[in-house]
Formats: sequence, structure tokens, C-alpha cells
Amino acid sequence: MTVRTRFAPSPTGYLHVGGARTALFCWLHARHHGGQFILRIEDTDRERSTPEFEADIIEGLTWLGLAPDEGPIRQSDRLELYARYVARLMEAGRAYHCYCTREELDAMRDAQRAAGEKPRYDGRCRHRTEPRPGVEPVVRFRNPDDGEVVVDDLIRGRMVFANAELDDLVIMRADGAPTYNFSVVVDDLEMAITHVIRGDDHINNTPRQMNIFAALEAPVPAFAHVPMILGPDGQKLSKRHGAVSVTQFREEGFLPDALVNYIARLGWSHGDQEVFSRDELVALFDVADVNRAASVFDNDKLLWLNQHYIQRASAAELAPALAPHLRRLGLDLDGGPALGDVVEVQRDRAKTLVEMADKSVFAFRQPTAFDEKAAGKHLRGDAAPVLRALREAIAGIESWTGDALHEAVEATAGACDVKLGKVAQPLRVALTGEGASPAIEKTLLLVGREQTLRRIDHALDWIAAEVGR
RNA sequence: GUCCCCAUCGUCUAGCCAGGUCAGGACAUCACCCUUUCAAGGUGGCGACGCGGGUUCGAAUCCCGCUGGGGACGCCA
Repeated sequence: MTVRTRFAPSPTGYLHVGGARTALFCWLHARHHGGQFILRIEDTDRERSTPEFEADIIEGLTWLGLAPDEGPIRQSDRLELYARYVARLMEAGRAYHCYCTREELDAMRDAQRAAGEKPRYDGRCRHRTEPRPGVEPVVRFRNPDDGEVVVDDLIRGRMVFANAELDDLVIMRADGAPTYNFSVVVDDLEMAITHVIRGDDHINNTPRQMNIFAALEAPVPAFAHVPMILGPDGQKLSKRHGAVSVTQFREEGFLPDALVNYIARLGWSHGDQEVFSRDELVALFDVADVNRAASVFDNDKLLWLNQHYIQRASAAELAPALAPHLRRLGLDLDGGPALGDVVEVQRDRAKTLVEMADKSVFAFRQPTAFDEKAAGKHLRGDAAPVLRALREAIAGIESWTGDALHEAVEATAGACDVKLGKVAQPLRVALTGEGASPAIEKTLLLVGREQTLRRIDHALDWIAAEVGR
């Protein structure tokens, strides 16, 4: 039987890292077994579902390289299908109309809670034969009263639930829309899903769904419940933990491969290996190896992996990814150095593309001001003669190459009888406005001859004005 | 409250199923090296089996209890 997995988010929020990891595991499991990965949009809650969230989810998955083989399939397009299955259950006596009002149900639950019981529907409409005027009925599934449901989870092993703990859940709302626990079963069945891989917040739903599968006389798929991802405070991940939306990671300058690698290692491992290519993940991933315990999202480790991927990515793929971040800073990329050159110079010095862009502004625009500390330390009166000598040496360079520039800087240090730092630092501040930048010859290379001379002149003027005060 | 799940360094984890290792790796952190700045890189340090009972010659590993954490209990998914 062909392995078929599905990722089934509800478009009531952005694609967050927890969902992305579930999607990744589904995708990996399907790929590993040569099967299909399907995207299903669970939008039966018309109140909260929005097209924007659906678009964000698809965009996030695409960016991560987890495009589905089938879908998106929307549950809102299949209402008729669910109605047919409800009719089947009604005929078989496995479902019934319930006319209870919300007020009645609330009162019932309050009473149960007060008595220290688990709140649940008591089945009061099970034997009702007459409709209740003025009340549109819902349909409830008639859950078995006795016996137990055994879930053989691929990750957790055997879990046993007593049917006595389960109640008759609503499977169709008064407006005819199915509820989650029902549409899931119908769709997993209709779509021939073989493996249901989802968050462990669904564990309690599983026995109910298995009972519905049984009532439909349908084969039950295999289940695998993956643990949750927690924020740094050990609480469920949410907006207040910073970047939770996948598209936001893109905006913050993360590479999709880095995020995928990080997320894969969160709750799953293969010995001591930390870095995995896409192909390795597909080859090595086994859902049975997924951990049972929840894990905490560690931004530092993601940052480390991102840097790792930046260091190894080709300039050809990094340059176009960097461009939007530079443009966001208002830079005109046409007048500056080739982005590939910028990437090569900066790849060891930035953990994100945003950081890389921030540190590369000098290559495209003369700094508007000198950093106070850097200027105070390096653009003093004694730097003037050195800068003048440097200007001369640089102006006379024939080929504008790293070697020639390096040589010129060293020669100047020798001629002025000062240490290299006494030459490189003033020059660095003159060129970038700051005390830190790539190796001086690489900085020169990116700035270019014309701009270099102009910026040295500007620094000399600045020193003269400063000394005169 | 009831039901379900979980428990190794600060964090991600290996080891657990088939008991015997100085409990291994990675991130972070600290120190040193390299160095024209900042990085990157290299070397080293600190750092964990939640607690209590069993079983056993021997327990991170098997069993029980406790504690702690999480999830679920909707005409949300």
C-alpha cells in the first residue's frame, strides 16, 4: 500500500514552527517511503478561517520546500461529502439528533465540574424521538459505552482509553457543517491516508476518531503523535516568544534549509549528527525515532545552523536572497559591488541575511557619520599623515586587487614606521565609519577606488576640523 | 477536578527496548591560541541521569510510588 500522509492545518493562524515541523515530519515520512504528501485545509470553522492565513501557510510550506503532492484540498468544498457520511451513521443508528441548547449544556458541564467529574455530554437526547420546536438540532455520534480503545502509537507505543471516559461528540453543527473530529475521519478515509502524523495535543481525539472509523467499518490509519514545541520559558510556543510564523523567519534572514535542519533535529535525532541535507533527512528519517518529550525552541542554535548554511551556500543562491534585505535598507544596488562579492566577503561574519545586509551598507553608500568611539580612537591627529600616505599609495595602485591593496597598506605601515593596526584602523573608520569591518583589503575591494579616495579625503577634512577645535 | 502524555548538562540530544561506558556529541557560556578590527577557525574548561523504594553481583537503562511539567475535557482545530 502506498504511504500517504497529510498535513491538515486550520487557516485560523499563521504557519508556526510547530506546524512546520509536523508538516516536515509528514513530508519526510512520505518521501522516505516513496509515498505522497497531501495538504488539507481544515476550514470548517467559517468564523475564524481566513484566506490570508491559508495563503501564509502555503507560502511558508513552499518556502521551506515542503510543497504537497496533492492539494490544497479544502474541507469547505466537501460539505456534501460529510453530509452523506452523517446520513450513513444516522441510518445505522450510530448517530442521533441532539436538541440541547447551549445554556443547557453549559449548566450540565458546570454541575459536573462542581461534582468533580470530567465534563461530558450525558446522552440525554439519545432516545428523543420528537423534534424540539424552535431548536435546530446538531448531530451527535453515539459512542460505545463499554470496552476500551487501544491506540498503537508509532511514537508512544500502546495507549488505552476506556470508552466510559468518552462522550457522544457533536459531528455536525446545526448549520450543517461538520466538526473537526468527524471531517478528519471522513477525509482521512476518503483520501486513503495511511499515516496520521500530528501534534500530541490530538492524542485525546484519537480514540474518538477510531470509534468513528469503526462505526463506518473503515480501516484505521496508523497514528504518530509528535510532542509539542515549547518557548524558552517552557510554555507552549506563542506570539510573545518572538518569531513564531515561518514567513517571519524568512523576513529575519534565515535560510529555509537551516530552519528545516533545525526543526528536524527538534525532537528527532540520528546519533550525534547535527547537520543534515534534505536527501539525508529523507533517507534517515523514521517517525519511530521521534522523541516523546516536548522540546524547547532554542533560537541560538537555529542562529548557529543558519550561519553554518550561510557559510556553505553558493554565492549564486545567497546573492538573490540577500538583495531584498539590502533594498529594505534603502540601498541602490546598481551602483555598488556585485552581490556575489559581498556575500563572499561577509559569509563568515553574519548569522542572518539581515545581519549581513546591515554590515554591508558601507559597500553601497558612504557612511553618514563616524561612530563616536571608533573615530575618537582612530581618527586622531596622528592618523592624518598616515592617511595621506595611504591615499597616495592607493591612488597609485595599478590593479585594484586584494593582493595589491594588502601590499599597499603594509608598505604604508612600513614607510610611516607604524604597526599595521595604526594604518588599517584609521582607514577602516574612514571607509565604513566604524571600528569593525571585513579584512581591510576586502573592505577596500568592496568600496572601490573612487569611493575610497573620496572617503579618505572626507576623513582627513574631518580630522583637520576636529584638531582645529 | 477527571482522563491522557512526558521526565539525561541552561537548551537540543546519544545511551534505555536486548542492565556493566570516566554518561558521549552539539548550541550557549568561560579561558587560551590565531589576528590589522570584528568575525570565522582551533584547543581546553564548566555542566545532567527529578526524588524514594524495589529487582539485581551491578540500574540512566527493568518495576512501583511520589514530585514536577505539559495536553485534553467546545456546535475550535
